[in-house]
Amino acid sequence: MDWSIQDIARLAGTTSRTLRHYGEVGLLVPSRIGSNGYRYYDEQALVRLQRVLMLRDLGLGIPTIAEVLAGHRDNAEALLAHLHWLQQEKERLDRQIASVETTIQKMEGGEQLMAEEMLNGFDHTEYKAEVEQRWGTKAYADSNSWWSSMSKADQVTWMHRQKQLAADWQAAAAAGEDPRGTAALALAQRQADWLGSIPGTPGATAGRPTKEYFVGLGDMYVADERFAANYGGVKGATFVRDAMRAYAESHL
Amino acid sequence: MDWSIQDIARLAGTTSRTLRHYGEVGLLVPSRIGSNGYRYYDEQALVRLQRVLMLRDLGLGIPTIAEVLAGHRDNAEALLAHLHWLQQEKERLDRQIASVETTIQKMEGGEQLMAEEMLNGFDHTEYKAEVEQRWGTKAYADSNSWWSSMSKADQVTWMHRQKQLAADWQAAAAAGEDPRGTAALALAQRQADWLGSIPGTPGATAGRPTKEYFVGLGDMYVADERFAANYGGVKGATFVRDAMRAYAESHL
DNA sequence: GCTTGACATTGACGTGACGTCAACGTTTAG
DNA sequence: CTAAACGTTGACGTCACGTCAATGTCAAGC
Repeated sequence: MDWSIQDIARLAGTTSRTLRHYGEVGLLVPSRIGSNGYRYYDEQALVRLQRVLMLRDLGLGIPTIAEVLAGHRDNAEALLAHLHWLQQEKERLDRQIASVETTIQKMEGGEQLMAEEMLNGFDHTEYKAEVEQRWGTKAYADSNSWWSSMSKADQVTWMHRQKQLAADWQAAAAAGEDPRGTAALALAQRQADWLGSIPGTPGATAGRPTKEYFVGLGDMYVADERFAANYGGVKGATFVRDAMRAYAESHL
Repeated sequence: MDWSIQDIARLAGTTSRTLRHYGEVGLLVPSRIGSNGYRYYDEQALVRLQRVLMLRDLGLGIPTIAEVLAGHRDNAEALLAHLHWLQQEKERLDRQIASVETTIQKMEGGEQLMAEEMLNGFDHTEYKAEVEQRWGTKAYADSNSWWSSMSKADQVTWMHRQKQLAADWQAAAAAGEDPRGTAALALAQRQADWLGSIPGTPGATAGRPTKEYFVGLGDMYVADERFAANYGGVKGATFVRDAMRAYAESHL
């Protein structure tokens, strides 16, 4: 008693293509092949097929199914291993779902600009890559975790201080102040205080940035237009850099 | 200011292969290509790459990422659709986990064994390989063909006898019986009768197993946790072994 | 015997996002 | 000058089939 490929496919609730595939990979070969090349399957094959489909529904892959059916592997063991993998996958999904949800929330809150452009990317925390390249991964991580751990309100307050400082810099530059004058020096002092309060800043443990870091930062403000933009373009940034350098020479 | 392919790869935390792939599919083309064919990327490309990786981490596919970045698709909409898909996947996983868990439970509880594993492989017929290795291919073949030739109803009846015997063993062990006591001896007698009625068992022609086989079987019950499980774990199996050994000494 | 429709075959491509050689040219540091 | 490091293109592999394409076979009705 045997059936054609379509017959068992329907009997077992699968497709003929799947059966051919199982034949190819040796998971379930036809019990007989006609002279015309047709595949025929008997009841043994049907039973095996049903087991295969059961295991497949449990999510096992073809190699695992083959092992289990061959008895080379304990059923319970295989299923436990598979269960473990399933649970890990679920955890991964949970994390991803959480990520996507918070991302959507941020966007819907209308604070997208706030959150994305301003809060999460200002000044030296804006460009993870550069910061890491210049001062190492740890510096970025420290600074980033510090920032992330702040409340939104604190972040906004902080942003205001930074914006105010940048505005004062611009004003001083526009007024034609002397980068080595007392006004500029005061601004540089504020800048140093500001930086020194950020964990991750080289020298932050001492409350103020290291001389090298401070000078290098000033150079970067000029060299990189994205940073320069914060201080009114290259011209403003140049003023800031010079002032910072002067301050560093005398106070760091 | 531009970087080589390895540079941005490291900066952004990905691989050069991925960047080439993004170039191929048009998701992120190099900002410049040298006369030597080298790919170079500038800051714009870096920013775009960082966005791509962000969206990728959220689980979006390349086509979706491309659409979002091209602005042809609303970010929130895309993320919501993706979220929906993620949740469906999670549900699917949950169902599969539940399936696998119940399957394992059934197997452990011995219920499913009735339908699938028990009828086709219980006790010493369950592990073809071991049986063949220990007592020869013929022993297995005999026992197996005998089992296969039984009607399903007879198999079920047989299974009940075996299950009952196993349960009685467990009860006796749990009750703290003496493995050399009369109760244990009676159980061992039933066990011997049971084995003796199975063709293929060494000594079966005499209606009872050989002493060596009987003792060896008891040892195996303890040594192999898969068999021990039939008698309530190693502790129960140890009781069974001791009782079988005592019986073998005096009656075989 | 012929047509028709259902069913069969093998072969090959597509899927998703890259990993991983292979074979070979280019840049850079010592 | 050489070796190491880095670059290129091209192509195959992944996983379990779905989906054509081109073609042969069977059963039934005329």
